[in-house]
Amino acid sequence: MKRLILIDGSAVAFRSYFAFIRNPLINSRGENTGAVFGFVNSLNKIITDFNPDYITVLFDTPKPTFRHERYPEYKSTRAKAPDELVEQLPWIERAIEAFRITRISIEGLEADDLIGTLAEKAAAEKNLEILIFTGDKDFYQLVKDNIKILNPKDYGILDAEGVKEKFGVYPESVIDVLALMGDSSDNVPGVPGVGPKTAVSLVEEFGDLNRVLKEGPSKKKGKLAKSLDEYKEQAELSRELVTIKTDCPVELDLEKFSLADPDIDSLVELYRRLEFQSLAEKYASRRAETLFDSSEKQAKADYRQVKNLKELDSILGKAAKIGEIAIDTETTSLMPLDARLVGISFSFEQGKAFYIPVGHDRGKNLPLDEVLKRFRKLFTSDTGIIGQNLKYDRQVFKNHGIYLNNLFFDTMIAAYLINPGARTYNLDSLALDKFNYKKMHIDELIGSGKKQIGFNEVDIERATFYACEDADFALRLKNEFYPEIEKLKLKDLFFDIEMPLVNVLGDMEENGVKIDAGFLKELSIEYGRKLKNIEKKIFKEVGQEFNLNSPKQLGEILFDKLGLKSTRKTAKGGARSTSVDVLEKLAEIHPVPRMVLDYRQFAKLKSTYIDALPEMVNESTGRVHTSFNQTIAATGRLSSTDPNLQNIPVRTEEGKEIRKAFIPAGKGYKILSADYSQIELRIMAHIANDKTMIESFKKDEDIHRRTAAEVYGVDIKNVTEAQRRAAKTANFAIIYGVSAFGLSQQSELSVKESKDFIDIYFDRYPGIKKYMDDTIEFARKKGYVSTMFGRRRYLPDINAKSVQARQFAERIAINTPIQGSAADMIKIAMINIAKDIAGMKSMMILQVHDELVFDAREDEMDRLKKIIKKHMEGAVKLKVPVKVDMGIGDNWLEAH
DNA sequence: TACCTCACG
DNA sequence: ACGTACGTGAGGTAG
Repeated sequence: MKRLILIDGSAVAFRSYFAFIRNPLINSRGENTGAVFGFVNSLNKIITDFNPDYITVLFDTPKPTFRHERYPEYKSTRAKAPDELVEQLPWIERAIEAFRITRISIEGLEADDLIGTLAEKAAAEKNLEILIFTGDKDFYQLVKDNIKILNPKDYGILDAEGVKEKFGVYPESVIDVLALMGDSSDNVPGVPGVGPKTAVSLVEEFGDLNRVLKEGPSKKKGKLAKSLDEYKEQAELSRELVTIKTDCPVELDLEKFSLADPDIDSLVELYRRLEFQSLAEKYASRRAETLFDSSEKQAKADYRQVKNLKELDSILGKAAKIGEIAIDTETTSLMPLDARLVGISFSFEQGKAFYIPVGHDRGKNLPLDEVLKRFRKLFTSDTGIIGQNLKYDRQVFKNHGIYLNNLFFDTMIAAYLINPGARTYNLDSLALDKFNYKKMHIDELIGSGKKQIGFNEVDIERATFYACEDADFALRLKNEFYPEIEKLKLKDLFFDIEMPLVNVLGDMEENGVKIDAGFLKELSIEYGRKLKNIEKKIFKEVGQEFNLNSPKQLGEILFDKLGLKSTRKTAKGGARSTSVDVLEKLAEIHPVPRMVLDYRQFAKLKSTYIDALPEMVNESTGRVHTSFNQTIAATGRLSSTDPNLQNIPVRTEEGKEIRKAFIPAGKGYKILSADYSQIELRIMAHIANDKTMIESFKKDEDIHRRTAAEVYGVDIKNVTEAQRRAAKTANFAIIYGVSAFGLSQQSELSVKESKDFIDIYFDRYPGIKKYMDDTIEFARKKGYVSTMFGRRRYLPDINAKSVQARQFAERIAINTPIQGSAADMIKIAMINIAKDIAGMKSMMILQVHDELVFDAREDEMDRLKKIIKKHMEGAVKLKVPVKVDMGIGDNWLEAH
């Protein structure tokens, strides 16, 4: 017995859309995708669970049908399909096409009638079972021996007995029952006062509709009898409307309906476009051979272990001739400072890669010294090195005394520049994304969690495949990304800024920073005591103990027990917020919130910094080595992790104490801090080309004071402190993409005052206003914004329907060129400084967005200061002067 | 793991 | 009517 499945496509689309109405599925471009997602999932389930031999999808068309002609009110009560659904229909069409499923719709005919016709025609065939995928009870009328309903709700199959059980009558009586009861969703009138129960009992009693209408009025009593008499014609009309046609001009072409293998490429392309990652992954191949097209010579990937030094010499000789080589290192640790080589893989021809085991516990390793000797030669030649996250491999080789100076192409950074908004840039995701290739996962080799083993414990053979894949795909990705980098005009940014920066950041991480652990220990005791005291006071005041670190419990105490009024909900969970601004307000009327604020401050400082930092000191260097991440921030900024040294406290007296723990390397050293003054405002003045702001910077005025003078219309000498404060906040607000509400929240101004302030601000700085309008306009047209150095950021929501989403995108559009250009600028400075201090003992150790921190030798101080000033101020020529402040001290606090 | 809160520029 | 400043990372609780 073969099986044909007929799908009511319009109904499935509707169902899928409404399934996501509460939690819409929206991709990064702001597109609603729930209906498509639901639709393809339904198709997948139908195909895998019900294994049809033939399948087709039928759709309604918007044109009126014979039912409308017969009865103009037909379906007139139905709301028109929401735009969000209509927009998805073309995608659903494409999905069906990719599934290689025939899709049928005929103007003037409903999907119901097409299905009815095909079902009846198919029912005449021998050995064919027909399943109709629909939730519409109208179709029950079609059910017979070999026609059944497949219910989308539970994927149950309904036969004639099932119809009887569910609907009360057998299929042959379904039309009569429907005619009597009507259908409110299609606006089929039926007989007033007759619902499903009465309709079924009438048909059971009299046999069919004709007899119900003929005998009902006399045999039944009261209202019902009257209704049956009065609405006889309406019932007969309803019968016509609910009867599914089985004689439409549509051909049953089983050959066309034969289930085919889906067009995987199109399907995956569609899934990727709509961002259905899990669906896309299902089809990802595991086999490298699928990547070769027929023109390539080899049949499959050639991943080989290098067996001896002679072989290595000959292979590396080839690499040297080609001039570019992709490499990857396998090591004993993810921490670069502790990592020792276990193996090296490399590739200089797509699909071909080699692995050199040097530190495996079992099997035949090549002698490390001899291998390194050969790589030292290669790496100090001008052979360009390609790899994924080269900062790491560079460090590993450095641990073995080899310096990788010609870092040519980091695939992770390239991917980041091409789209800085992506979630991750790990090699596995990139391979999946670009080649639809599922790499071997590291867990398959070393396990995960408690059972994890070191890479040195892995069998060489399995390690070979894994490591070669990495090198191979680094090379493939480079070939993929290089033209894209060129096309997007990112070459200079990539080759002149980001790639050279890898070396600088690598050195900074290796340098690390010295921490005075003893000092922090004392501070921990002191702050711990303070915490205990505050805690005791709070518990006494409240009359009970609770966990002060739990916002939930704190909320209950403040708002329920103490009866304070909740003013704001939290962002996601909708709980009552207990954040600083809420507690600040409450502190005006109750003593406890102030104590909580104090507690919070000390608790944060203690747990995040005072107690955590000493734990991060590396045993062998005695210093703290952060990671500077180059591919995280969408604006181009760096980020710092493990530990984050870019958010060390400085704004409060209690917090500042912590900076005293950041100390120079030793005797003869000082901490030197150099930071850009108002760099973002200067860049904004430059980009916006605003005359007034540029003039002010040229005169070296206090820019906030100047802003206050302009807005309040007073002489700069007469600006009050309050006026300056307001102006300062406003200047930041502008950089962030101003809103009157936002400014009022942040400042002492009311919303109205904020609005006025902003209006006058734009009036006084017309260039700034124009910059904002132009930038948003540019983003709307192009879909992205860029920095002074061409770094791009895409803004999928810039034309979104949702006001909230769109306005957010607009603020990003305004902020990113400013924040991003500042990031570009300090990166340039870092590269140039690093070059000039290369031979010196002083070290660059930290970057905090607009500040560079150095471990500075006192005997190099003058020279160092000159180098820093020259390169920071001279990194980029702006229409305003660039100003750098420098300070020196025995710790980071003093250096400010 | 998600959420809340808060540290920095 | 609605939610509201840009960019990050980390520690704590609670499920």
